[in-house]
Amino acid sequence: MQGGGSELNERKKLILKAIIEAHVKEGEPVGSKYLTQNKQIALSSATIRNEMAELESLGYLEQPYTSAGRVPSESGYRFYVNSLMQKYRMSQNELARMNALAKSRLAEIDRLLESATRLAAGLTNYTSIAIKPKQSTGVITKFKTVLLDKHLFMLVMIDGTGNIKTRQITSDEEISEETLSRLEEELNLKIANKRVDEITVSLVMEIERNFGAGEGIVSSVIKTVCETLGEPEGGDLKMAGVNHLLEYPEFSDAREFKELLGVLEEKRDILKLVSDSDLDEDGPQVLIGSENVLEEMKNSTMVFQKIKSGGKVVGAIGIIGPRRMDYSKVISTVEYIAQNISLMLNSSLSLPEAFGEDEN
Amino acid sequence: MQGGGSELNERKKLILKAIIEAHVKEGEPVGSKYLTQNKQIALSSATIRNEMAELESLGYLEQPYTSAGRVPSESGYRFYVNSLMQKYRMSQNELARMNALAKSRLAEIDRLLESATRLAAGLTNYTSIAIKPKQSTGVITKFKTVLLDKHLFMLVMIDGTGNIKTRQITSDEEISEETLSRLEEELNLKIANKRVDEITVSLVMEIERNFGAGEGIVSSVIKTVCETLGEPEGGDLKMAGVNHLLEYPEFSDAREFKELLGVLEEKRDILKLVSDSDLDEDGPQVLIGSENVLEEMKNSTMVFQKIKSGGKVVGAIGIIGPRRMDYSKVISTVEYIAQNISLMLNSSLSLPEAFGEDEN
DNA sequence: TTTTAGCACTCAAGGTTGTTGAGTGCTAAC
DNA sequence: GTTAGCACTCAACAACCTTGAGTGCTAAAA
Repeated sequence: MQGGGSELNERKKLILKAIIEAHVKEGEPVGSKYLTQNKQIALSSATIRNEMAELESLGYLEQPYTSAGRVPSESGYRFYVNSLMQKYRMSQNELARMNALAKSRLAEIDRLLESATRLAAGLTNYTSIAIKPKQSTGVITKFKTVLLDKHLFMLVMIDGTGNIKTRQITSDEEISEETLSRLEEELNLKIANKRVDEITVSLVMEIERNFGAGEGIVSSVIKTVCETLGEPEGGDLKMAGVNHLLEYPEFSDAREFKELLGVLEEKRDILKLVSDSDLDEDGPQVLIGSENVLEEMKNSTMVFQKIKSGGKVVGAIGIIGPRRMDYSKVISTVEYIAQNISLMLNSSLSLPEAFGEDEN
Repeated sequence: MQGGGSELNERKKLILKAIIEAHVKEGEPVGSKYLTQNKQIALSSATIRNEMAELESLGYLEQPYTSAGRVPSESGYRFYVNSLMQKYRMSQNELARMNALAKSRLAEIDRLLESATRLAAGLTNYTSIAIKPKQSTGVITKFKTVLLDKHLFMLVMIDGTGNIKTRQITSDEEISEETLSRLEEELNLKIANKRVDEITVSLVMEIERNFGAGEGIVSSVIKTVCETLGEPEGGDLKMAGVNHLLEYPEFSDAREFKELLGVLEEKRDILKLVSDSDLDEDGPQVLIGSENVLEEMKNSTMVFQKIKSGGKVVGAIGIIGPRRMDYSKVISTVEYIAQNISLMLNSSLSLPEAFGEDEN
């Protein structure tokens, strides 16, 4: 609400920071007396109370009810994240686990993201998501085919961003290597680099004419291509560590948890949330409580960072947890993992020796 | 634990059936008085009490505490499933939704299973899982390669059961079409149809020697192949509708739910559970409570059915819910979906015209 | 002017107690 | 074999009290 919080003097900042960190740790409203234990704050409880009252009127703290302790408000967390928080220092153990991911040398973004989610969930004890957005180019630049069986072949589609999709297609007629390579050629000639709305019926008919026999295959293939191009909200979302959330009392209310889980399963909304976010922002992004547009997430925080490869956003990795979250640790973890993945992707295309020369 | 329950007379069966159905519907222990409302049972509450007492001593019913109503025991449910239950009749609406799946014409088992899980979860209001077991042959019968980029190619592996796996492999050296097809040839010659323990170092060295330049690629490829062959518990598990479970009071205890969720996320145990089950059993299989070996599932029921294609088990689809479950509906749904998928898979290999000749 | 001690006040949490009502088992009559 | 009647049990609920952490305010100390 209010500006950057520069109106706060050092003492208020110290107290606010202490309150937030205590609350994150204990999970309960923190009172003035509790803070007097903090060696950094050499004040009586009464003085602290006065400061807390002011912090509350400034909107950084809230009181669940008269004469309970104080709890950080959304703006409190926001101010903390923006100005007060110190970077979390990874432990040796944590760094080791991260490096194991880097050494795995997974080239495929999907499998890489899957490993990354598990890692993120394991390290932070929150739920982690990995997102692969719909490829944005909207065209397929190259087709490849692989004959798998007399009646089955695989269509490999590569788009401008290097995204690769495979689909298997069956045919009731027998397919020969020769037919298939003619089909491949035809596709690369006529369909490659076309947007879905440029694939007209007459174009398809032309291919079918050129192709002669087996129009059945052509129409199956075209249908598959169009489906792939136009996949409604494309993208893919993987999750890990959903069960971690149940450790936090915030989610002990089954109804609320169910709603959040519903959103996570639905995938669509989360994908939108992430892809709507600031495209140019390179670092970790933090959506606290109602900063998430989704009603169901108003009591949760989402921290995520986009993963870029060759200048394009190819994915994102994030953490979802209660508003009361160990921001310092989570943000560092997400940032570190995302950066590493970006690095791996970029280097695996051109200079894979950047990683440990030995596996295992 | 006693035998098939043939010692029960008709009246006991009627009462047991009524109790189970009432309990499934209401979710609460059912008392003798409640049952007198049932027109089929024209008895006084006292008589019903006597019968209930006998059913309890036979092990089919349980009393949560003195003078609450009765609740079906595990054997009670088991007897119900084996002998009392009538088949659920699908509504028009439900049949329509099933048919939509059949019309989607998804050839790939993965995508088909994913759609099927969502459907099953939606129809039953429980959590649904789809399982693709580790391919059992343990060998790859055919390799294919597709060049995707100067430094990137795709390795397609087909195993005996028609299972197809793709992996992308990068190389720091440039790859030509020609090198790649030589690699493919070499793989099909030397590695195809070999078990993972038959791929010896000397064999690999031989390939590298034959292959001349670019040994880097060979070793990456072999590593990938071995990984694929030896994937610890292979298999894949998809879930849908996890949030449905939270609607049932059985899962309002967060701790217990967390454990179940943990098992579901772990995947490994569930895969084992299903693959350990009776291989020859073609119909739906029902594991009630502690019939599941997993401790975490002792309060849940799992209903699943294997999906066969060409005589082999290629997957399974199942439902997980509380022990108090609408068995009739769930079993029918699982059975129907599994049968349909089997049908689709078998027909799409040979006679795809079995399905509606028109899409949409 | 700032800080602190003291005090009255508030209110959630948790314990105790009593009431209610659904349900049972047993017995005696039908 | 079935039923009505009755005494008994026990979870669920509500009413009540106690406790204690925490507050705001005021007046005195620094």
